Amino acid sequence: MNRGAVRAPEPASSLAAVFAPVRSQTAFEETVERLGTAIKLGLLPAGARLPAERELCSMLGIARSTLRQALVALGQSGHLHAMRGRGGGTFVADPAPPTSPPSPELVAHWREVCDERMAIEVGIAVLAAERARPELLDSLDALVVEIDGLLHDYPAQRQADIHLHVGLAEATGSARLVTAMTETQGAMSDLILLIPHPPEVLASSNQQHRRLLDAVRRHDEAAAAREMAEHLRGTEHILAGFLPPP
Amino acid sequence: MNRGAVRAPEPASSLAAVFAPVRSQTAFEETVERLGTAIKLGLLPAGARLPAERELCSMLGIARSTLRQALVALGQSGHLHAMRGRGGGTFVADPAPPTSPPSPELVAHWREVCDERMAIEVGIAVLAAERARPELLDSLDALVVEIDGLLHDYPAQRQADIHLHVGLAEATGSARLVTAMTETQGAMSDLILLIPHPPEVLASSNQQHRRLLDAVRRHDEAAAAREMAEHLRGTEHILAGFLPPP
DNA sequence: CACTGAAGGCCCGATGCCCAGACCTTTTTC
DNA sequence: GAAAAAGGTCTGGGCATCGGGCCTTCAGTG
Repeated sequence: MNRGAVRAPEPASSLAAVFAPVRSQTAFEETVERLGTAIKLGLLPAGARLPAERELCSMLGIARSTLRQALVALGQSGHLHAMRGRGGGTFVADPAPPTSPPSPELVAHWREVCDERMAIEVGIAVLAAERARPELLDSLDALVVEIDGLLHDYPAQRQADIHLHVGLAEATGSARLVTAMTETQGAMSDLILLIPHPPEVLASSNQQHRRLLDAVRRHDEAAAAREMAEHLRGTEHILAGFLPPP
Repeated sequence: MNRGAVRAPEPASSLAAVFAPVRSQTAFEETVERLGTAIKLGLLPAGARLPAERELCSMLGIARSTLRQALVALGQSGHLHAMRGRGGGTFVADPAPPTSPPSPELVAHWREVCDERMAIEVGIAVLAAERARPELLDSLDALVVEIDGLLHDYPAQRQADIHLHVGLAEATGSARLVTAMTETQGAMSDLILLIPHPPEVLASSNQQHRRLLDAVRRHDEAAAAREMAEHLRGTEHILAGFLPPP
């Protein structure tokens, strides 16, 4: 009988990926993460009303009691509040609760998070350059103009920035990429809160947005990839100054 | 009280991503998927021996009984077989079991799968161009030469192709990207089995590998992104001829 | 003013996944 | 023949989740 590693052994790293711990998130955790991220990113704006619990739980494919656990958790952390009775519902807190500091393990692995974001965003830029429709790009251009007017209102500026990036993801037409984007943006924005954002930096970052959208409009994949990479590297360099080295 | 959507409403699509069903895979399912994919991709080559159950379950962070469910399932599908007694263990089946046809829903969403692969692989190409080390690139070059010699042995060629792409992912130094790669490659390879691969196509695909590695070696991100995008689009065009339109 | 409908709040039993561990059986090696 | 190393089996319990049913609150309506 044929025993042991009869073929060329794999490099240790790829097997490490195979045998890495399986992290099975519970439905409850995943729901808290999803809704919490959407709120923090402003996809669910302050004051917005969520679908009714009975409706939402069927949308999410979970039992109502599980959904309620998540809603209660987000209520206790101050992100949601509920109103009973007819015309009531669950609403996104307005104003938003004070932001909590990022978890230590997120800070410890910040480079990995940045890498993942780099990969996904660059990929999205290329796909968007292949197929973005002009009318969608027009609305993204409008966002760039809006950001220029918000250089001194950082929270609002950050929201618009996120909408711009998510909008580009939507331009690819792939729901899974939009989900991947929101996930990585959620992790990133906790980190981004840690660093200062002087108006000059924001302005130059927005110039990069302009060049990126230009490249996308020209269907120039290579330029779109380069602009996006440069844009994200800007944030990375600033983070590197404020966070521990790997 | 402040009710309803008081801010600008979101586009329907991004909220669809927020309220999409949560898919909480069980630990058992995730384990079957992980190991099954690693076997199908050849990361665990035929005849290879897995770590002992007691060791493997602690690596994966699951109970031994749960791991055994997965091993039994993979045994019944013919991918693994176990040998008892000292010096025994769990081995990858050699020869490999007959390949099963891809699931209908995978075929139905094949475009989304391709999009996700495109995004991740292009992102990896850019990151690799930024930081790949020459000695690793040398080993990838060797793989390209090897593939040129395997144009008439499709299964072996496919294995080497996968190793090349995974190797590039490893060059980024990000474990999460390697995992993302193996996941999407797992889905893709079920699709790729459906289509013919004449040697001329394989040869030209390998020329694209050459150009891609050249670009990476030159640290030319934009070219790497373009070459990778073109490379993957080749497969997509062939798939489009054999699979239903979206 | 009472009624009704729509919404959140609460509770309970059933189910199934998963864990932790003890113990058994087989096989090789010393 | 004993020890060691591996897979195979069993059990009990914890806990997340489901699936409902029922209660409470409150705006609107007749």
